[in-house]
Amino acid sequence: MDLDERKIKILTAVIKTYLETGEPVGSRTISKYTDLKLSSATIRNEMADLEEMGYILQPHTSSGRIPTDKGYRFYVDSLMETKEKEIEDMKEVVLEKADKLSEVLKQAAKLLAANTNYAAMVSTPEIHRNKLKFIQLSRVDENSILAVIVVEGNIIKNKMIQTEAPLDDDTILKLNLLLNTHLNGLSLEKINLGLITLLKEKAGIHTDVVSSVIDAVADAIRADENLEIYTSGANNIFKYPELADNERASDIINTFEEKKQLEKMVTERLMEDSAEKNGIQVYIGSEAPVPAMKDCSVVTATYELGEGMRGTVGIIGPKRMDYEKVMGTIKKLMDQLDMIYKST
Amino acid sequence: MDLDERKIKILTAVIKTYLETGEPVGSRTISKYTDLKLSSATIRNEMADLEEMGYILQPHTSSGRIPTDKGYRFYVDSLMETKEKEIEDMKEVVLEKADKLSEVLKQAAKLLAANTNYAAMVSTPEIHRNKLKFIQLSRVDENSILAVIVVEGNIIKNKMIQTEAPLDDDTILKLNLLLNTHLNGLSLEKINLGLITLLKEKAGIHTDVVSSVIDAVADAIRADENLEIYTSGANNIFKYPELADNERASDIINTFEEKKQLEKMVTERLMEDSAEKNGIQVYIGSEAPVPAMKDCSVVTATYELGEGMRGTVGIIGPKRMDYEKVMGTIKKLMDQLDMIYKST
DNA sequence: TATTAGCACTCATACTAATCGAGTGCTAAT
DNA sequence: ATTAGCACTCGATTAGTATGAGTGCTAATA
Repeated sequence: MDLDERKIKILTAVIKTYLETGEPVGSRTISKYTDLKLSSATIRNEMADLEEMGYILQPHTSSGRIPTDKGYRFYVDSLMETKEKEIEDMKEVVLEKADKLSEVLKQAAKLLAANTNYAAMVSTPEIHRNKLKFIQLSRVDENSILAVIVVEGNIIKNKMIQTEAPLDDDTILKLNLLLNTHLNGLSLEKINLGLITLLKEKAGIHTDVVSSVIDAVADAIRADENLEIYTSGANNIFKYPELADNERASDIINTFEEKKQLEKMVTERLMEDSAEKNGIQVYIGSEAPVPAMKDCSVVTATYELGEGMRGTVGIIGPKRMDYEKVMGTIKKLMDQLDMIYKST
Repeated sequence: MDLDERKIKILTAVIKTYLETGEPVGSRTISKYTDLKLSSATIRNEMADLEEMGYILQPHTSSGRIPTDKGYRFYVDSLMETKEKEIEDMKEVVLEKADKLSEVLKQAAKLLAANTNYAAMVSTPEIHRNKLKFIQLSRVDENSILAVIVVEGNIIKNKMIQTEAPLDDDTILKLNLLLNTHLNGLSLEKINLGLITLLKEKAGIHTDVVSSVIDAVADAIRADENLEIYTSGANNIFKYPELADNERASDIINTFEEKKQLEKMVTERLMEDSAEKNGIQVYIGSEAPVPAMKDCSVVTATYELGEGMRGTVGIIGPKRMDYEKVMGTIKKLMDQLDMIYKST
């Protein structure tokens, strides 16, 4: 049995009406509201076939059909192929420029949630080609010096270092020079044990300071340590009865709050060859790497702020989410993020 | 009618059993499970009185009684007077020391939630006596310089400043000197318009840089800008049926995610003369300044990390939360936070 | 041969009525 | 002042009965 033209038409009709209503859809509905001039009986036969093929199912004998994950998958894939429709109703204001990136991203999450009525997440960008740009030590008070570390992409990291005895200005100057001449422009891989020992040697009695600084550098460059995920609209899930029962809701909320799980989605996403259409990826139900999302669909996309700074945005909603709208909205947001970046 | 000894005994008995069971409690239960040797009929009469006085109520005619907000309030207040009981079952490990304060606080929230089975929040400390300690400008690349600002309590703020033309080392040195000599040790109030104009004048052609720096300083010192609230265990509310219906849960979750509302609780808390017993404050139902919490109780406490750095921790749960345990747990956490601070 | 009308069947949902029982308020006895 | 006793209330549970949307199958039809 194959998926001929007519079956496809019926399948998409089933899915589309289900997306709208959230109720199982019956043969009569399809026969009435499609351009196919077929009686409900014929539709019924076709639907039986579609069920056998695994695209739709009946919640119970003698009810209408709802899409299976396979059905959704088919729908989404065919959606990807059609040229993108424009989404007009996204509020136009959108992202105000804020001087802190984190503010922009928080706002982006809020915006996505508000526009789609689903839950949204936005991860901070992961720095890829992260070379050390600049180190500076300065004395703040008697026994503490401040290390400021800047890596490519202007990510800044501060670390307070306590010293046994106060360091005089001259020593600090020397250490600054030492660190900068040896470390600037290096990526994490290049800073190996040999180099570290060399530095420590050269630092003489101040090896402890040097190793503290190097710790901080490692910290700054290691991307996963700095990964933050901003979320918004978690409570939107209550708008969808199929997610709003206690157990499911609790799981989802928990995942949202704990972030650790969300990170999985984000990082898995970044691993792939993101040669996907538009860089948009859809996980339906258990396709997602997070078990708590088994009754949801997750749409993610990777944004890029240049210089290899890539992060992820995502929408989490019920399987019967409005995929077209979500994809459109995400695409719009991407443009906005692009703009923000370029105007800096 | 006054609240005599016996009424008090009955009232606390009602409340205690209700806290345990979550079900309306009837006269027979009380007569059986208290040391009062009274028949259910007598208890009934007393309960009628207590209802009239507003301490308890019946969800419907001919059901047991549950405490009103006034009842809870009475219970909590009398609890405050009794000497604090030790809570033993708080897991002993508790806070590991982390080098970032934010990590410690996140952990604290998680711990509170895990130990109490309620939702928890922890705010970052607000700096009170916040004087400027140290400013440093350094060139990072051609057209950008980095301003690092340290205020008392070692709060660090970074700001990238774009310059029209590259600044040479000498100018940066001069600006550094200028800013430090004029601003160090000053609190926000002292940095007035006169001083700012003076600085700008002295900066000559580099007024724009100076004003950027001053903006950043203002940012760093203004406490509310830096206020963060970490939450944990929001999904715990699903464990209490009276909070777990869609509407309520949605509201609470939303409040938790949006943070803006939580800030209200936190800041209101800090305003008061915190001469409360143990610095612990209990909001029952609509006593809380946040409408979404009207079916919850909120227990907050202010912690202090020395040097006037004060933040708030809070527990949010159903009105019938185990107040004793919660207060004990919070107190234990306070001790931990204290320790952490002192061992730094 | 593909389509459709017709019909018996299924099953979630809604509604009704009956029953149960925990708990009350009140009265009269102790 | 306390208590035993009793009629009463009202949510919760259960069972029984419709309702109706929707199905699968068969036989008639184009």
